[in-house]
Amino acid sequence: MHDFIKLTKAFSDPTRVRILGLLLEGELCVCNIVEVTEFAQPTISRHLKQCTDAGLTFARKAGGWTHYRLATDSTEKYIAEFISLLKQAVETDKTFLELRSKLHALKKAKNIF
Amino acid sequence: MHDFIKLTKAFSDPTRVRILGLLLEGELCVCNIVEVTEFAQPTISRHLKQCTDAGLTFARKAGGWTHYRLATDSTEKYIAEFISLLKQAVETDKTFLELRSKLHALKKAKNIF
DNA sequence: TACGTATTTAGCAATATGGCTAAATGTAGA
DNA sequence: TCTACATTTAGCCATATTGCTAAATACGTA
Repeated sequence: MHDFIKLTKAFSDPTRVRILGLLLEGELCVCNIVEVTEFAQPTISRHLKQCTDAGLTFARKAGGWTHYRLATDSTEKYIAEFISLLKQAVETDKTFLELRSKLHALKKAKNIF
Repeated sequence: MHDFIKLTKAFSDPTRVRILGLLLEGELCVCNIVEVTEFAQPTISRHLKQCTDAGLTFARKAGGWTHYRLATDSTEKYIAEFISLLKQAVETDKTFLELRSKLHALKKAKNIF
């Protein structure tokens, strides 16, 4: 039950759902998410910590940067189902689609992904 | 997004998940859930309202009683998937299993289900 | 070592949540 | 109508959540 509640709580805030949606596009560093969403860095950091605690994301430190990726390959209970629901939820969210466009533009501009 | 968040919020509290789990056994009136869970009636009532607002339950008024049932036949987005997750979540929750036993005993004692 | 950049941790304020009791509402029956 | 019972609504309180800024931490480089 506790694991399930951690997941539903992780998904019970639109900002977090949108962050997770961006990670559907592949691994991102915190700074990318900050740039796209325009939330303060500590805010994003805390959301990502909660997602990681719930088993939804993995962090990879590389020098000063931390890269986060979705736990798409996780075999933990519920995770695959929730990621499938995530895809459906973001695809119809206008705010998310704008953020994703912004991310694509950023990727193109920086040319480093 | 809003509908999705309403669902994840509905599932983000263990008391509500357990109430929804009891409704997997079939339609129940508020007083049954109160008796089994030992929460105050207004507390249960409010949880059920939230579930109904999220499209997870339906209310049927019959005289003084209100019977709630899970929206197992709903074709609304996400609902079937969430009910499937609900089943998994409650099956391994000790507290829920105790409540369900209590419900079964109650049904047998009252002999009216 | 010292500095710059990225991230996390700590702590604050506004709001949301989940429990309760008391009061209001709705229905059935004397 | 009055009473009894089931439920909902309103309002209170303690705690959790989510945004922020400031401070602390971690890493690479001059």
